[in-house]
Amino acid sequence: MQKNITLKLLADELGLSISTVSKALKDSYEINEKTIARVKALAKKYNYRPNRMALSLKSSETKTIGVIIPNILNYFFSKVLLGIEEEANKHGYHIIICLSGNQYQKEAESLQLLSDGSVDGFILSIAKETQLKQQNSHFKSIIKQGYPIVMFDRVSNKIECDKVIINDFDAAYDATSYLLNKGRKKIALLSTINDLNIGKLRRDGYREALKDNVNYKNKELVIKINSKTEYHLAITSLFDNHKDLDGIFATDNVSAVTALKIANSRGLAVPKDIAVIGFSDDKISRLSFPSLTTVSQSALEIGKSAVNMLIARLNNDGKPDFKTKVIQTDLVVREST
Amino acid sequence: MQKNITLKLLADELGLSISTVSKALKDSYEINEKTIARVKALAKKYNYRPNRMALSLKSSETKTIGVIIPNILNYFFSKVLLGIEEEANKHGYHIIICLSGNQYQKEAESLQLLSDGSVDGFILSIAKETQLKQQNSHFKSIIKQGYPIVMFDRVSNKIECDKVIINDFDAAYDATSYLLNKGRKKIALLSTINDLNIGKLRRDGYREALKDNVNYKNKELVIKINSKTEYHLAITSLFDNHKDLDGIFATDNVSAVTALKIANSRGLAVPKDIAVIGFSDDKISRLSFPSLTTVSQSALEIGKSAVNMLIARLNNDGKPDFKTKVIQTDLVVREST
DNA sequence: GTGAAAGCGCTAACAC
DNA sequence: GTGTTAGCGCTTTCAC
Repeated sequence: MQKNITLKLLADELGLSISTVSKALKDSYEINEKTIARVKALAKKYNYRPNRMALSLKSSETKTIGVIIPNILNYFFSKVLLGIEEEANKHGYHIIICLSGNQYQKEAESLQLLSDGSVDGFILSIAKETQLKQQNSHFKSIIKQGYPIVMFDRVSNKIECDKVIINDFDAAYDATSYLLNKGRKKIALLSTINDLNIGKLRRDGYREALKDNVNYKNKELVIKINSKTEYHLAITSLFDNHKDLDGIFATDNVSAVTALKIANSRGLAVPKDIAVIGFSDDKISRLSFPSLTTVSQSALEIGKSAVNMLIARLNNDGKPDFKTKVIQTDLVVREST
Repeated sequence: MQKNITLKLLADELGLSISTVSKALKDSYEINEKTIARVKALAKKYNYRPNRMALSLKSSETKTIGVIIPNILNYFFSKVLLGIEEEANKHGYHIIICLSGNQYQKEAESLQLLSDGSVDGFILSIAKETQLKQQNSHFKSIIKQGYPIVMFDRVSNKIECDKVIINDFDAAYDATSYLLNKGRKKIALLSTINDLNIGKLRRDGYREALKDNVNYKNKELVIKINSKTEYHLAITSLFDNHKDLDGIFATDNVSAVTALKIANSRGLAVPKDIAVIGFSDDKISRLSFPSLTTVSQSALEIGKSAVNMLIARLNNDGKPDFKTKVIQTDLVVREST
């Protein structure tokens, strides 16, 4: 029932001073080998490990990373988190996690709460509301306090910090081109993140691909979906209004799969009558009927890169040579195209 | 660029002593009101907040909960985590998260690492490998060190601690009975967690329901699926070998949705020809074609309950009146039944 | 009404 | 080769 084995306890039992014990545990050259052996034996017996709070206080290093993500129920963010956790552990860091719920308020609070010496730095993806409101003073304030930030996926170009992103424009361009090369004549874009920077980039990629294809005669067809309740309705009316629709590119997977469902229930053959491409890593893409072709984001790698950039920054400190790392995406072709 | 605003800094600037400043910030009755006002004004100006490590060291309370979950890509665990995070924040706690990856080794390491004064206690769900190997010394050791543990979902009856579980047996019994009451004549159980305690309970519930139904003539039909690669193969041969199969109850959702896919591709009508019920909260259940009837686990509530039990234990300390809270499940009926 | 001092557990410079 | 001491930032008891 011993909670705290301290150096003092060991020292008392061994009849040594605290500092001798401390040095012995570190194999200091100053200490007699026999003493070292005695100390280590007792430490092992009691499973002694130095109190982390004392260590942190002393060194002003917490070896802890604060991670703030918008939504843990989103598979992409879960997978980035997995990457972060693995890489952080590998380097001896813990992670404290906060969920912003896509709300500015919670995001700002989390930053505020953790900037009391709880963490060495932050890895985060910006909340939707924060991007809509173009808020960024809370980020600037944290950075000014000396906490490094690495942003991933949903980043802001108004903030000077390290970033990890994917090539959203290129990914959308390539996905759309893939449909075009398959001879699709009328391709709609389902955009559920139209207000986010990454949503804009994906939309622009779609547009550019259409423009660059000389054989494509139809106009762009962008369906903006803002609320979860709208998915079914919006896509249903898309199908109703465009009987000649033969391709869909979605900026997320939920709307893509919803499109599949609606196609199925209308007796449309996928991909013969209509081809569908989604966006993001997801379990759904393999389980949908038919399985969904998607743009894969390499979420694990995003997480790992973010950790490595943060740790590099922590060890480097000072020079503000902020970098933006671009992770390549892949088009994973499955049955829906 | 100031990282550390300390009491000392404030004291120096105000020409007061550290202890006076400390007391003033706490509205101590000992301190003159004007002094309090002056101190608070400066503290606010500098956005002073007490260093958490110093606080923790002093009070030996970290206000941090260690959370160890088997797999963050599992929607159920993500949702429990969401519940934990919300409730913990509400009570002023942070959460440090470790992912065991269902491996004993990583689970034990995480416990070991965090039991150096990093957290006040643990919330965890046991790794699959740990349950298979019947390991529990690492839990006992942590508890002996004075760290309270709350286990949820995948718990062990060999460990004395607080627990939050669902009524797995009843849930499976009810789901199976639902199929029976719909007149299903041949119902298979898809079990992907056959070796876990909860898997056994769900299997027993299925068995008991069949036994209790006098009209049911067929034998039980339990398909054990151990590896992710087997899902498709195992379910395909189930369909091949039992042409009269008209009901499926799965202990998870991935196998249930895979069954739906296979039914779809064989031109079987769901639920007319075959009805399917899955298990667990999941995004998939709404997006599958057709949408999947499932046993919902109230993951959020599990998370919240776990936090509240842990905090109660931390404030109570001592008396070992360990409780097991059972969260009720619901059968959420969708299109697949 | 304010300040000095001890101590939480640890490290490290500096005695001896 | 071992011990003393100061100090990380804070709270709190005890003096003045």
